[in-house]
Order: sequence, then structure tokens, then C-alpha cells
Amino acid sequence: MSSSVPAGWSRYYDVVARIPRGRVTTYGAIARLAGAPRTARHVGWALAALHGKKTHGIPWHRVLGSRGKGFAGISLPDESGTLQRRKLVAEKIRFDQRGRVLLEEFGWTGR
DNA sequence: TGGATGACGTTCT
DNA sequence: AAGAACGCCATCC
Repeated sequence: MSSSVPAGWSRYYDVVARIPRGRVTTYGAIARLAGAPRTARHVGWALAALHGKKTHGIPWHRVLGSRGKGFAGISLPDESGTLQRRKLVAEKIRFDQRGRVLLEEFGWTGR
């Protein structure tokens, strides 16, 4: 169907699907693992396309934006961001008072 | 075809 | 240290 997402996006989904529970990663890292180090934004579109879909099995909530070296934070706007944080907390992910996650502890680098 | 867009990232001020 | 601006690159109109 033409309503389906672009073929290349499957590569991003494959990487996101490999993120273990209780771990998070960044858009840039996913793009890098997918073989496109300069396409961090595209990862966001791919995940945005999943929003509203049925149970796709993609843990989109484990994807955060780089909030500086070694840290990550939710880049989504209001409601979606709150929902994402809620899901992460449910997976024992800890946020500091600045709303960021320590990648050294919860970060996933493709392993 | 060209120009604007965006769930980002890095660098500069 | 915190905030703003620029750069990237496929997709949309």
C-alpha cells in the first residue's frame, strides 16, 4: 500500500526492536547502527509513523534525544513525552531532576 | 523540479 | 552552564 512507510525505514525499526527492556538509546545511535550516521532525524519520522498504529512491537519509547555527552532526554512534545517517560519509568529507567537519563547506566550501544 | 519540513545533533555565543 | 543557530538528508506538497 502506498500508505505504508518507505522501505528504508524498516532498517530503523529493526534496530529499535533490538533495544533490550530497561535500556534506552538515542536517534543518532540508531541511525548509526542502521548504517546512516547522518540521518538521526529520519529515525524520528519512522517512529512517528508508528504512533497511532496497532501493536507493532517496536519499543519506540526507548528512543531518546541526545541531551549532551553521555546523557539523553525525551524530545517528544507534551503528551507523547509524558507517555514515553511513564513507559520508561515502568521499565525502571531513572530520570534526574533535569529530566535526563544517564546513558552510561541505561544506554544501549547496539549490544 | 524546487522549496519547506522535521520524535536530531553538534558547534558557537 | 544554558540557549540559539546552523547543518544533514529523506520525505512531503
